Amino acid sequence: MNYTARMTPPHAPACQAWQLLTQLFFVHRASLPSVAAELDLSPAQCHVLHLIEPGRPVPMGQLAETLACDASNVTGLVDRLESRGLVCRRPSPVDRRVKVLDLTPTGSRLRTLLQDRMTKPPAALQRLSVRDQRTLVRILTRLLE
Amino acid sequence: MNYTARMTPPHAPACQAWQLLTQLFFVHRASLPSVAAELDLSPAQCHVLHLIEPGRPVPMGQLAETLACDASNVTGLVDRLESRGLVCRRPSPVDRRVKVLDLTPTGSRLRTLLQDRMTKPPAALQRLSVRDQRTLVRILTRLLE
DNA sequence: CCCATTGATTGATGATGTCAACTATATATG
DNA sequence: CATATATAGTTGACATCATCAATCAATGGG
Repeated sequence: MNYTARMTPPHAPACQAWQLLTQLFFVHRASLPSVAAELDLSPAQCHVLHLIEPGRPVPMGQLAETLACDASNVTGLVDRLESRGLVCRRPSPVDRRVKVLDLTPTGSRLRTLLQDRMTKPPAALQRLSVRDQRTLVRILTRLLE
Repeated sequence: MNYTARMTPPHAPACQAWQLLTQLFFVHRASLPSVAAELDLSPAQCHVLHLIEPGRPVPMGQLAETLACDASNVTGLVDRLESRGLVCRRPSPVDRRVKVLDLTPTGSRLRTLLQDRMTKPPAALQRLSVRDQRTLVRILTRLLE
């Protein structure tokens, strides 16, 4: 075995951990459509709603970047959300080319509902010991910061 | 404060942990399209490929259930994957109504590539101590079993 | 003042996803 | 056995998601 210091050994715990997270990701991905449907949203719309915090307007371009999708796609997504009265476009005072998005009161309420549904922990998680739950929180916090 | 035994206190570590996992989920979700594009796949096709282990044929109906989508959607997805020679439909010997899916050698190779890309841990994960990585593996394993 | 760049939109096109209707097979019931 | 009911997959119609190329307006540097 000839690993250099910069190579990650194939079975390093980091790889294994990420593999498990990927597993979890696919499970979560499959559950999003039904959660979304209950709120009359599509998965993509949920993602947009998730990314706009009420009172913190987001430029459309930034949204496209975060979603890693084409700007024209954002136009369509926002068109539909706006026609349902969930978000509103406002011209940026700083740069008249950009439009910033904010949630309407209705959109804000729907976002809260969405967050509630999505952050309700699944049974498997609640079966873990509280000690393990706390440890998980600690590690994930460090991972996301 | 009036919690009954069946209610989860809003700040229970389980909730917090799931909230963090949801955060991670959205990040991961946004990165899937680019990973997929490199392999000339769509996110949905990645999900299908992920769910078919080589040599373990899966009935189409079961796939629809796991993906939590309509059966007709699976028809379309498999049509395109089959036309690219990645999967094959075979009639089930047990029940002539069902068709089982298996990966072709090409599909199997592509799946391996996909797994490799997706399980390459991000930098943030590798910055964790090995001790934390191991702990994460232990907890996630228990979570997924 | 030109001109290259940037932010958003439009139109064309293909993929994803749902629903209702249909075909073929399987199974239950009289 | 015969009929009825249920199930697995496909098809066609339709809305949404997503990309690309082209366009328009605003910005900012020579």
